[in-house]
Amino acid sequence: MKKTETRIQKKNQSAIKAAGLKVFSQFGFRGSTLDQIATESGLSKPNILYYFSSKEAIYEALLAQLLTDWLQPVRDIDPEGEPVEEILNYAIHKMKMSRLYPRESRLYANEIIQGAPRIKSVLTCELRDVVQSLAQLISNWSEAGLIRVIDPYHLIFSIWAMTQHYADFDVQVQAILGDGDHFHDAEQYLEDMLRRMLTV
Amino acid sequence: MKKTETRIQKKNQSAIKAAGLKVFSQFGFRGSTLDQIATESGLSKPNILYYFSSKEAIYEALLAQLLTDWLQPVRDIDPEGEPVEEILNYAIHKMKMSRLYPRESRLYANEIIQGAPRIKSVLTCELRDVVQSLAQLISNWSEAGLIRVIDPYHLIFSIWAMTQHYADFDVQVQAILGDGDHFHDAEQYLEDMLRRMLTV
DNA sequence: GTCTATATCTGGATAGAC
DNA sequence: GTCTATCCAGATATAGAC
Repeated sequence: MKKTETRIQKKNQSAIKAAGLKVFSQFGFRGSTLDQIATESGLSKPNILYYFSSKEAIYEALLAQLLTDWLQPVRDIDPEGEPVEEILNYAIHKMKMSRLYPRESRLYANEIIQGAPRIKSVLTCELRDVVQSLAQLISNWSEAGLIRVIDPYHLIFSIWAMTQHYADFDVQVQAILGDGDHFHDAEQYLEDMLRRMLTV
Repeated sequence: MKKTETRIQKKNQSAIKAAGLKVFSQFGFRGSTLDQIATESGLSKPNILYYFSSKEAIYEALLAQLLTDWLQPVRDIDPEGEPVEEILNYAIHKMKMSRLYPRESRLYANEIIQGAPRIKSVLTCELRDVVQSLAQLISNWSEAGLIRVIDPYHLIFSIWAMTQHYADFDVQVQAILGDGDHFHDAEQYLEDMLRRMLTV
């Protein structure tokens, strides 16, 4: 029986996190309520607090998961690979994540816009280190003449800004372009842009 | 005496809007409280509700003002001007607005991320029309051979994404680059990028 | 493990004195 | 015009039955 109980636990925890993601990504931490998460997950409010000690615990579990998934693709960039293709692959991967996981993107955006009160330490440690490594790699590629000389940090920011824009500002994009999937065109544009910026 | 009262009114309304901007831009509509706005503005809670009928009224006054300021620079683009310079001027102007009014940018970002419940109609009307006009203008420039052939919508989105990124994701930028004003470098990068994308 | 009921607190808005 | 006091809805979290 223990196995069955564990399966229920996993299932409910997943349901709570899925519901939390949906609600938090739309309203931010303070704007979200346990009632919403309860309704969304199909569980009762006390039952949610049986699995997570508090509203904040759900939120932080989501953020922790998010940051891991967020940083891995940056770490996966191969220093030995072909520079333009490595950067392009990363950018395209990031764009696909925006299409597939727009709520994760919005959850993160909400947290950052509000001053990142819960993950500021992660930003100034892990994120900073990972990005500095990547920036160094890009600089090396520049110096070796493999890509054009370019500010690596603002290059990275431009990739983030453009990819996340289509997830975070989705309603605005749809208001202008009409309903539908505009990620394909966005990806084309981004690829074109990066090739122009990177090729010598 | 009436004149003095009016001056007090203006002063208090301004104080409330300034405080509201500060609070709403950080916590979003639902995450903000009248108490915070009261503390921030130095007025009492009932006194705030003497000047604005509700919390929502403050928020909407801010958004309305914002959208006006937001769209004007797009309208100011001169169809008769030199295309590359016109687009560049717009982009640089937008970047300067991000530096000077980051809270306005974050207020808007919060609203859009949360699905734009209060301004969706404006997005699908005014914003849409203004952007379509600009896109048409850019297409004409492309066809006339004055700039490179480019997707006008995604060009516009890329300008928005990059300029607003430095306001909305300020804490992240500072976590990576360290404290300081990084708008100058960002502007340089953006200008370089646009010249590469636009020149034939 | 899951529910009903509830304690406790906070927030938006109002009443009424000054 | 501005304040104190207060109402009432809604929110987190807990108690305790099942």
